[in-house]
Amino acid sequence: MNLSSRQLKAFLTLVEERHFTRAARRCHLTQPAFSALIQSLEDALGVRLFDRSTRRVELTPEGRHFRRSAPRLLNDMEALVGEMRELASKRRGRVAVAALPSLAAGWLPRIYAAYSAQYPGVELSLHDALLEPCLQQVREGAVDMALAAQGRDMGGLSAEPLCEDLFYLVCRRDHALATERAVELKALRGQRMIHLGKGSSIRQSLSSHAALDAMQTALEVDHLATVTGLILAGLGMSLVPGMTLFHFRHPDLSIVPLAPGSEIRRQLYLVRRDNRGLSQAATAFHELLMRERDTLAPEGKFAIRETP
Amino acid sequence: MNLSSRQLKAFLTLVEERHFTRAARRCHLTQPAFSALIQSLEDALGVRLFDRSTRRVELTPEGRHFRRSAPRLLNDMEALVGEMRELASKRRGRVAVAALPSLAAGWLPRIYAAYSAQYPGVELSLHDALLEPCLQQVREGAVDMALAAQGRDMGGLSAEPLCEDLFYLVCRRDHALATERAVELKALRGQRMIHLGKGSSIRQSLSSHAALDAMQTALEVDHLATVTGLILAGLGMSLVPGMTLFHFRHPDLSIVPLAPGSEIRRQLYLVRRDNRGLSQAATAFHELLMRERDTLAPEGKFAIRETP
DNA sequence: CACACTTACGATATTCGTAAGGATT
DNA sequence: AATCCTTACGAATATCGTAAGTGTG
Repeated sequence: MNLSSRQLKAFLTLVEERHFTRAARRCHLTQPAFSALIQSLEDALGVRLFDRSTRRVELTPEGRHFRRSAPRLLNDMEALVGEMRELASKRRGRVAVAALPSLAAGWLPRIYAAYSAQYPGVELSLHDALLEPCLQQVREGAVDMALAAQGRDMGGLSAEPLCEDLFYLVCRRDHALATERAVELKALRGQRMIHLGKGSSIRQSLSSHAALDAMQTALEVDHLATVTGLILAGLGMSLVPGMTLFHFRHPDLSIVPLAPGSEIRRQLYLVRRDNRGLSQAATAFHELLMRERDTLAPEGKFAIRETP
Repeated sequence: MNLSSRQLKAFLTLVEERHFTRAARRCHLTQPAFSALIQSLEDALGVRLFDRSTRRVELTPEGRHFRRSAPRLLNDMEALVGEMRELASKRRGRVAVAALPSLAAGWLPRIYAAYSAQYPGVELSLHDALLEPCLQQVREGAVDMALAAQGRDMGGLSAEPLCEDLFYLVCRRDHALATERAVELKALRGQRMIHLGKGSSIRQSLSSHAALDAMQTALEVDHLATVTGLILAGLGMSLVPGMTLFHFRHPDLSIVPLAPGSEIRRQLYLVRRDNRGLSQAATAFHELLMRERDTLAPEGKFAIRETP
């Protein structure tokens, strides 16, 4: 047994036309070929659907019964094919991304804007979250990919390098270091540092640096915006990734690069589930991401440019 | 664009098995042929539905979307084909017949019983009505056929002879004619006759007989059962078709044939709409009817046998 | 006799199965 | 090395279009 959309369409065309030759034309077939198509349908169903003499073409009682269901069925088929084609052409679809707050706020919005312009029908969603929740969402399949650092357990995940993010010193303009062109890490000895809490991936990147031990951790907070306020209040200084610098553009703050040889960097990745394909829409997003990744914090310049 | 039930079935089988070779077996195909079938579906939709490596076969995101709709679609298709096949095999269907009251009460029930035994799934309906309503229902398509006499206007209808129905004299046992082997029409001169009303086809058959003018129409009623009562009450006698004789089987009534040369007969027909095919179920009914038509009142014997 | 559906038939396109190829574990 | 999907290719099948046949008004 087999039933095809062509047969249904031929049937319904013939019902409308009540005329094989005309219906055949509408189906882009010669009349005998069309005749055979109708016959194949009748054979498949085991019933004659049309009573035809050379002068009249009419539905049989069984044909009338078939006609009650056929239009809905054909419509369902065509709707489904249409939907799939829309997915294929990325005229519709859904891409869900998780990203660290720094990326979510700084670089990603530009990517989202570019993607939306090209594929206006695709639904985008963005989950800004700390490192582990980001990775967890990838594992659960709640998002197609995450833009994050590496986590403790990367089992079942694959990470594709996205960019390196250099750390900068942020201090108050009236601080002694504020006017330096670049600072050595050892110059930070004994300085009062303001850091993010342990859940933060920024803090995790810093933790691996031995040089940090020499500094004094004055305060631990959870949000970068708070860090700004604390520095301005004269409570200390902070080391933050280039990507977050737009938080610190303030007349009373200075941003000072770390001297060559003293760089601290964190590696950011695009994290996906192992062995799991992306949807068409997500693939296009991924490609855009990779194409644009050079615009992402080459020496933090992008981040600075971002807030003109 | 084309989409077939085979493709859908193959898709769903592969979703279940997650294994081309096994799925192919279940579809009675070799594995490469099955592979090609899946590819033809993917081509039709314009999207890859499965991510396949040699070790794993998994749905793509688009495949998962397709899978949400595919089962219902396939089910609808198979249900429709199944329904049509049931109609074809007469395991289901509907036959609607209109018949004159005499046929509806006497002969048809036996036919209905035989048909029901053979096609228990087919719904039967019987409309007993006078001649014109019978024909009207055929015209309207409310019934597949009617068992009736010819009407005044038979336009758009085709009548197939069913049987001849001889008229009999019914009188009270104590009447002078009651003991005759057969009566001449002229013997009825001046007798008080009880007839059916003008809507009745029996009356219409009689009306065409000149001999009737010589008789005295004592009473006109609408139901044969009433005729019985009137005759028993000694109010007259009646001429009725053989097919209705079962109404008159009564110890105090006599049924007397009309003498050769004096016969009155009415012709009964199977009436259908012109140029309109019958459903499979109705065709089977029609065939049964024609096969059994010889059991219908050959000289009225059936009607008499009917009430043993 | 003209129109319209079916049948006949050769050509083309699809689909099938067998066998070989290539990738993954 | 074993498994399993894909590709290759000749054969069987289906489908198409042209042309002839048939029936109806």
